[in-house]
Formats: sequence, structure tokens, C-alpha cells
Amino acid sequence: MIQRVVLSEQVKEELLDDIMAGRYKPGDRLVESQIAKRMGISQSPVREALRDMVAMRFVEVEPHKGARVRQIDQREVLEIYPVRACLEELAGQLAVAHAGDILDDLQKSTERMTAAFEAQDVRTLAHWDVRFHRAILEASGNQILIETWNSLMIEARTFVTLNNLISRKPHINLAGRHMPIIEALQEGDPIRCGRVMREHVEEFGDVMHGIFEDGDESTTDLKPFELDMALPPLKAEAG
Amino acid sequence: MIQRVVLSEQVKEELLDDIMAGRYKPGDRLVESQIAKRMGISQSPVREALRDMVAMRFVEVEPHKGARVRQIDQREVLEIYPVRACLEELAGQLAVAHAGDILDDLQKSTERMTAAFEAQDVRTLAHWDVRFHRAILEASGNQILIETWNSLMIEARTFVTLNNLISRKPHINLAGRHMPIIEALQEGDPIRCGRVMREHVEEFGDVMHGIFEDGDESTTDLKPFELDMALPPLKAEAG
DNA sequence: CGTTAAGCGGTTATCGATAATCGTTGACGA
DNA sequence: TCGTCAACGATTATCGATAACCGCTTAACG
Repeated sequence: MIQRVVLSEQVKEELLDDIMAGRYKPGDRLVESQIAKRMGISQSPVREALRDMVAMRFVEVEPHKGARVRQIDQREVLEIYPVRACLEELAGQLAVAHAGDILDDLQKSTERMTAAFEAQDVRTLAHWDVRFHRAILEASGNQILIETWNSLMIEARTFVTLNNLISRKPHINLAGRHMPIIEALQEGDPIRCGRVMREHVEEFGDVMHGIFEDGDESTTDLKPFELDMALPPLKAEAG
Repeated sequence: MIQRVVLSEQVKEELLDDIMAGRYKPGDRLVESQIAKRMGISQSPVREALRDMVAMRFVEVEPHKGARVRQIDQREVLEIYPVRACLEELAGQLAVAHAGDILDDLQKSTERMTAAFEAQDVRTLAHWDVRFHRAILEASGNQILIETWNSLMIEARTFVTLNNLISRKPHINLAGRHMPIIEALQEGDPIRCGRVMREHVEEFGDVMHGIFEDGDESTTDLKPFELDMALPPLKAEAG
């Protein structure tokens, strides 16, 4: 069997894709032996891929009981925003120093977001939204901050979240909210830039809060968060 | 071979202990087959343990080249404080709501810290210091925040850091800095409590900054960070 | 009937062996 | 002398098989 990279890495990508596309749903079991057989490989790389995905928080395992796709519930979706808010505030403050390096990138991301929004293309929208935020994080220059932010797995969550947002509030254009951030970066005041970042994230959090609330006043707690639309495969960085 | 928990878990603990105790130094290779032989087990659980430790950021692996103990450099030590500061500020704000549940615990931790400080027992000092901070994090009630903070591996870093601190500035008593936090929690003002937490972390960061600076003005960048004292084994939760 | 325990199917955890890959060494030729 | 490359030893990545374990069913027992 020819392979360019390590098998377990390929397995991971494939499984991730399956999860993102909803072919595996939250709670579904991921049986090592079955996956191995299906992919025509042995159990070891599958096992390793699954463990990696635990670290990524896409999967959870119990000893001797195996792995299943992790359930993302409302609580989790909502709890993430305060955390993002404070991390991204810090990123905004620090990024001012290197704003010049990323302004073009930010501009481009925002344009693509607008286009994707008009096309109601959630996947692309999420892609450029995340890219916008990530660029600022990286411009912060603080490696620990970047890794911490990455550990929140914003990609995956943003996709799921935007999916929800667009389907319920199709009129909200997030791209517009990015302009004040670009302006603050140009202006060069760290405090202000941090504050704008924070407010942006918090605002988004509030919107999500609103969505959950008027969705169901009754069941306040832990309603799981389904991703049930048919989705095209992602892949490929649209230049 | 009798075993209470999964082997890979035991391996992980043992290796972690070895690293913390300096029996493996940063940069040292961790050869799967050697470790397996030494422990009288097969390669698989060792491999799994090592991958886990990658997620914990104690170890780094390159495909086909194996694992080595991660080098912690000054940059990393210093970068962590701004991140901790913002996370713990948030935690402080949120924890006010559940302050009653943890005040006793915080009080106790602080007393133990003082004792450990007087005995110049770094390991115990680190233990209770971390416990103090963790209690507040957990009282925040925001699971994502807790996990994010955990992902920073404060335990390990605190130990290394305090080791350094105590050996160079043995007069600084950290326990004292915890009293204002306890007071703020009692008082019940979220904003103030958050600010106190933030300031505490930042102050600690500043101290570390100072240590690095007057240690060597010359080599400004990426000086690795050695842990070269002989250390007693840890284990066991003192009452 | 309710309870316990042995049996069973399915799966994970671990093993021991092998294939694939890396870094190095040293012979060889320019 | 230097650079190239085949061969080697060391180590990782993967395999296929087996032991250990979980949850469930069922049969024996009170």
C-alpha cells in the first residue's frame, strides 16, 4: 500500500471529514476494528487517529469501551464565547504591532466572506471567518496564545455555529462586523483594538444566545446541537 | 502482569515522573522500544503514552524520527502569563457567584503554601499554588474555560517556574499574594475580583521577567530553561 | 419470580513480529 | 580532498493474533 504520509494521519483526516459531513453523528460509536476493516488497514493506525481526535475534542473515549463522536451541546457553544472574547482581546492588543503584515489578508478574507454570505455558502463563510480571526491571532506573535486559541477548535465550531446562524437568521452579515476591527488595527491603538475584538466576539456570542433562547424557552439545559444538513465535501483552499 | 488501570496510563505517569524529576532532560530522546523493554511491556502502550504526552505538550514527536522531551524556553515561559492573566481574570469574575463553595479550600491552600514556602519545599509549594488557582477556575463554572486553562499545563510549568524563582529569589512569598484574591471573592464584586486575579498573574509574570533579565542581558533569545536540581519524588496528596 | 453467576459476542488493550524509514558510515570515483 | 551513494544499524510505523474486558443474555438457584 503506497502512502505519502503516515497512515494514522490519513485515517484522521478521513474520519474528520466524515464527522464534519455528518456521516458520523454525535454519539455514534467509532469501532476501531470496523474502521480498520473498511479502510483495509490494521487496527493500530485507526486507534492512533482516534486518540489524536480525542485531543482535538472531536471524539471521546472511555477505557475498554471505545470511542464515540463527541456531542456538542448548547452550553458548550455558549461557554466558548467569553473565553474567545478574552483571548481575542489580548490578540487584538498585541496584533497592533504587526498590523501591517496582515491588513491585506484581512481585507481579502472580509471580501470573500461577503461573497460567501451572499451565496449563502456556509462552509466558505466559515472558512474565511476563521481565517480572519486566525490571522489576528497569529499577528499577536504570542505562540502560547495562538496554541491556546487553536485548542478551542474554532474551525469546527464556527462551521457548526454558522450553519445554525444562517439557517435561522439568514439576514445577519458577519463580514460587516469585521470592518471596525480592520479600522482599529490601522489606527494603531492597542487598547481600542483589543476592545473592538472583544466586542465583536461577544456580540456574536449574544446572537447565538438569542438563537438558543427563542428556539426553546422550555428546555433550558444541554440541548444537543445537531448538524443535519446535507453538506458538500470541503477541501481545497480557494486561492 | 496484574494491572489496575490501562498500561499506557501507567507508562504515562511513570514517564511524566521521570521528566519532572529530571531523569529525562529536555531534548532527550524517548525511544519506544527501549522504554518498552525497560518496563517489560510491548511497544504499543509506550507509543500511546508518548502520543498522550504530546497532547500534554511535554513531548514532541517527528514522524519516523521519534519522541523527545520538549524544551521549554524563556519565551514560552514568559508568553504564558498574558494568556493566564486574561483567562484568570475571566475566571475571577465568574467565580464570585460560587465563592462560598471554595473559600475554605482557598484558605487551606494558602496556609499550606506558606508552610511549604517556609520549608523551601518547591514541589509542595507548586502543588498548593496550582490548587489555589484551579479552585477558582473550577468555581467559574465555565467548562470550556477550565479545559482551556488546563491545556496550559499549569502544574508542570508552575513547578519548573517556582523552582527557578525560589532558587533565585528565595525571599518572595507567593502565598501572601493570594490574600487579596480571597478578600475580593468574599467582597463579591466580580469586576474587582477579576482585576485582582489578573494583577496577581501579571505580577508573577513580571517577577519571572525580571529573573530572566538580570540573569543574562546578553543572550536575549530562547535560552532554554533547565531543571537541574535533584528532586524528591512527588506523589500523594497531603491531606 | 427476583437474584446471581456463567457464558457469549463484540470490542478494546496488548503483544510480538515485520516492513518502512532515517541517519550515518565508509567505500568509491572525480 | 571532497561529494555521492549503497549498505547498515537503529528506530518507528504497521500488521495480525491474542488476551482482557464490558454489557447482555440466560440458566441455575433461592
